[in-house]
Order: sequence, then C-alpha cells, then structure tokens
Amino acid sequence: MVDIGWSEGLDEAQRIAVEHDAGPLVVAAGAGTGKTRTLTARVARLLESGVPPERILLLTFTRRAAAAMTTRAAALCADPQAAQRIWGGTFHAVAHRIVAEHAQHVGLRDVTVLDPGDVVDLLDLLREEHGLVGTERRFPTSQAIADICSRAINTATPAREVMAEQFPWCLDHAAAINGLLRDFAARKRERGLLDFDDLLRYWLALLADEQVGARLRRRWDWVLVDEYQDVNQIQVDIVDGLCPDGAGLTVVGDDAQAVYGFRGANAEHLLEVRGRFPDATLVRLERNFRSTQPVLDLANVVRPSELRLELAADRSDGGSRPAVVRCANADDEARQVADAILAAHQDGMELREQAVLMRTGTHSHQLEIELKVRDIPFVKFGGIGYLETAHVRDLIAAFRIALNPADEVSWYRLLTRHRSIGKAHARSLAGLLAGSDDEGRFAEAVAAAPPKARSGLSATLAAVRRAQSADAVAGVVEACHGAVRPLLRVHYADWSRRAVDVERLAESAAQQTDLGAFIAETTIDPAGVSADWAKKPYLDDDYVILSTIHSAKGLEWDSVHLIRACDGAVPSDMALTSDAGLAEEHRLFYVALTRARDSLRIYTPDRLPTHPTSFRARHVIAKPSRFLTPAAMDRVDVIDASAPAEQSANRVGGGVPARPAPVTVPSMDDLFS
DNA sequence: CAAGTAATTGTTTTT
DNA sequence: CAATTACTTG
Repeated sequence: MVDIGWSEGLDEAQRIAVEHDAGPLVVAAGAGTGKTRTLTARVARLLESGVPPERILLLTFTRRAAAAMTTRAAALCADPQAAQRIWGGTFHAVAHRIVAEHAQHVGLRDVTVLDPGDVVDLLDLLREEHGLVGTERRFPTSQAIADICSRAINTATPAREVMAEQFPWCLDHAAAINGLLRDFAARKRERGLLDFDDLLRYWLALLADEQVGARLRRRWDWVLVDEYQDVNQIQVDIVDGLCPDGAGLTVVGDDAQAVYGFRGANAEHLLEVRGRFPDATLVRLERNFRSTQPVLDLANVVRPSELRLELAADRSDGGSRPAVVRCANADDEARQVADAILAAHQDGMELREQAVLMRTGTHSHQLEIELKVRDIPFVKFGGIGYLETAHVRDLIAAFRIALNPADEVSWYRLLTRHRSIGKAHARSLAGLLAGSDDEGRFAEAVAAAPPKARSGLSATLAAVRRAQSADAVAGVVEACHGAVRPLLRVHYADWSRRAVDVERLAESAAQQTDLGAFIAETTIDPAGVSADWAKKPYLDDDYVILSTIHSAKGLEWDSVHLIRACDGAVPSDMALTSDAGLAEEHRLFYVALTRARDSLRIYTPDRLPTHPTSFRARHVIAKPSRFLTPAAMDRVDVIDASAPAEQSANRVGGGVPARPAPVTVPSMDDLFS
C-alpha cells in the first residue's frame, strides 16, 4: 500500500464531499457516481486525520456493504488494522449489539432475536389463545397481522391507520387485531424476544433515555449512513437521536433508487434532511464512472427524480447501444440469455462479469434449467432461504432454548416436531416449559404430554438439559444437535436430506466462540451467512450471477441481462394498485439498467406462463414493459429473436420449437368397445 | 386432539 | 410442484 492515499483519483465533487468538515452533509449520488468510493475515502480521511476508528459509525444496507467499505478504507490507510475497529453494519445489526450490551437497562435478562417466521408462529400461538381461529369468521392471516404491526412500527403510524390505508380488508377486525398485537408485544417482552422491529425500537428507546442516550451519543463523533433513500421513519428517528444537531452526520443516497417503500421506507426522508438541518451542505455527484454513454442515454430517459441528477458519462470509450431482445416465450428467453452469456464468454468475458437480473426470484426458473442443461455455473442471490428451511430452523430453535429457556416460540416449534404433539399440546407445554425456571417443570411436562409422546419428549428434554449445563459452545451444539436429530426422522419424510443441512449448521455453529451472537447475526442477516456457505466451494470457479433487482442494488457488472421486462413482471402486477407502487417499480427498473457497465440487454418475451413453475400453466400474451416508452426505444437496438430465421444458427442444443405442432393421440375406443 | 389423505391454491421485493 | 388447508378417521 505505497502512497495510495484517500485522495487518489477523486473528482471535484467527490473531493468536496470527502474533505467536508463536521457540519451535516448530504451527498446526492446518482448511480455509478462513485458513492462507495467517496464514502470510503471520507472514512479513510477521518482515520488519517487521527479520528479513532471506534468513534465512527457506518450504517449500511447490508452487512456485505459494510464489510466491503471497511476493507477498502483499510486499504487507503497507513494503519489497515485500525479500520477494522469501525462500528459498521446494518441498522438492525448495530441495534442488536447496542441492545444486547444494554439488556439490563431495557429490563431484559436475555435478548433473543425472532426471525419473521418466528413472529408468525408466535402470533399463531397467541391467536389460538384469543380464540380467533374459527373457520366461520375468516380472520386475517398471522402473516398479514405481522405486516400491519411492522408497518405501524416502521412508519410510526397507528395500526388502525395502517389498516385503513394498506389493509382495508382487515378493518372489520381492527379491535381484535389491536388486542392481539398488544398481547404480542407483552409476550415478547416477558420472554425476552425481540423481532427485527423491536431491535430498532429498543435502540431508539435507549437513545431517548437521558443518561444512556447521552452516553451513546458521546460514543460516536461521526455517523455515516448509506442508501438513505431506503430508511424508514424509525431509522430517521434513530439517526436524529444519534446526531440531534447534525454534527458529524453524513447521509448518502439517490431518490431515484428508492425501492423499499414496501418496508416503510420513503425517499422523502433524504430530501427532508436539508429541511431538518438548514445548515446542511448538499453535494451532488453527477459524473458517472461506471457505464458507457449509450447505457446512460437510456438510463437518463428512464430516470425519475426530484433531485434531478442528470448523469454524464466519464467514460469516453464509446460502447454499443443497449438491446431490447424480443423472444417468443419464457423458454426462448432462457435460451437467448444463455446464448448471449456463452457468446460473451467465448469473447473472453468472465461469467462473473455477467449478471441476470429479475423482478422476483421465480422469474429465473426456466433460465436455471437452461443453465444447468448447458453446464453453465451460476449462483443465485436473494430469495433462497437456506436458513429459512424448516429443519434448519429446528436446530436454531434448540440453540435458542439452550440459551434462553423462556423462548416460548422455540419451545413451541421444537415440541410440534414430536410424534403425537400437535398445535394444541405444544401450546400448553410451551407455556409450561418457558414459563418458569422451576427444576421440576421438565418432569411435569412429560407427565402432561400424551402417553405416546412421552419417551420422545423426555429424550429431548434430557438433551436440552445437557445443552443448558454445557459450558463450551461445542458441547451446547452437540447436545442440541442430539435433541434435533431424532425429531427430523419423526417429522420429515425426506429426513436424510435434511439431516445433512442440519449437520452442516451444527459444524459451523460448533466453531463459534459466542453462540448467541452467531445465532443473532445469522437471524438478522441470513443472506450473508448462507452466501458464505453456499459460495465457498465455488469461490475459485467462474459463475454467472442471478439476482433479484433488489439484491443487486449497489452492485455492477460488465454485462447485465434484465429478463421479463414485461408488464406484470416489471412493473409487477402486484404493485399496480397504487401510484406509489408503480413509481417504485419505475425506480426499480432504473436500478436494473444502471447496474451495467458495458453491455445491457433487456428481454421481452411475447408470451409468459401464468404460473412460474407449473409446466401445465397456460401461456398468455405479455406486453413489453410500459417503462420501455417510445423515447426509451429510441435509445436501444431491437433484436427480434422470436423470428425463426435468426434462431437456430448459434444454438447449442438444437432448438425446441416455441409451439410444437399438435400431435394426434389415437383414440382408445377399440380398447373399450 | 393428532395423523393421514385429498384437494387446493398460489407466488414480489428483504432487514 | 410445493406447501398449506380441509376433511376424515383413529
């Protein structure tokens, strides 16, 4: 690291942002304008000027982003070790660290983080207690109730209002839902259970406390928040609590890339920072270092924005116009994408420099098959929930019980895995087991269980007892694994396949020094962990990235393929009910386009299956995305791949015709006459 | 009250 | 083609 300081290669606007002093700073950074580089350089500059790393708090959207930024900052510093001591991570991850550290201040003995699935389980459990399960009055699903609750918290809006605006069909049950949610909150508190929203609420509460808040504020002199267009009200309040007068605050964002409205985020928050802190400095980054001019020409036509950033390319190496590729149907689209990927690969472009983006995880179904058939390696980001599979969550539930015996949801989960224990028994037994520290409660529970369940249950409880008294992490893990292993057999038909996954998690957990932290981090950011597991073996391989547009945020590739650019997919038909929803889809489209450095291909199949996975699905006519306006189409080349003449030439596996000729099936009348 | 079988029904996006 | 959900039977 010789002589590559933080100031190397910055343009004028970036330099202003990097060198800016302690006053509040807003960096409006268009796509590809070196936002990460600027933020990183600013951190490096602070460190070089003698700021102790632990006095810097870097809030990012994913853990991966925080890690990338601290690593890059480290590379720019004289003391690379120092950067590792920066406080960095997502709002939720930092919240967990702070809340765990101050558990006693918020009246908790243990902090257990509930994942969204656990939240639904707990609501299910409570709603049975509330007698809200009858079939004759259809009550909203626990998932819907969880969504209402989350939205209320994240936007600081009463649940009743949330229902009126977003969930009108639930309004009839508003009183019952509110009662259930009050109980839900009370139960979580009693048991030391925090869901994702609680992490933020508790952090905010700590900041509001006179003494603790003052101490927390003194802890950091510099607070930098990335992707500020995607924060919600409670996160704004947290930032406010950290920097009440804006001193030392830097926020970076792009209102045209706000795509988390469904989670309560609102790009207005970015625009409001200057109203909140009139002395804030605004720096605009408008020079794009990422893409070629033809790609930007299209992006600028598509771009929706109030900050009115117009991107100008810094690159002068020309480049070709983006392509809109018309395809006959989804299978044809998959072949076209695979063809293009292989062709580029033949021309020397690594697979990892090519990405396929889609609106929803299921859109790549046909493509995944095509890639497998052709032996093209790929990794899919976003969507996949290794850690969300039932059996993996079973083992995590056992870990949680070992660490927090009051974790009623985990007890409930583990109990329902036993033979002869269903919802009803599990509910009462979970109450008993989680409700007291009494030594005799295990024996009591066995006695209270139905006879057929007793031997299994006592084996589980013995293992749990071993786990609770083990002092080394490996011992806890081993005991929990021992508890879960026989249950898999009982509960899942395909238990042997699942046992392998569970084994893997157990191995990984056994190596941890702090099991509680491992579980919490895994719960808060499962993508990071599962990606680590899933990708390690392939790391030196070359593979194509398949990603949802959401998960592609902040990333870039030489070549980008956007599939399913059809109305109903982009924009998603789920979003068409409101103007705000449509506007968000529009921004999402913009985010997708701006991921490309050199090559951008947008695929518009003429026909799409109604059901993504079923092959009996009807194929219906699809229209190209409404975002491909005439002005946009002026800036692309149209390739009509659905025309038969062009097809077969560069196809590898011979072509399957889009619509096979009808086959006459012989009548069976002669068999039955 | 749970297990097993049959029917149905769907599917954004994520910390 | 899952993965719930509804219904029947033990």
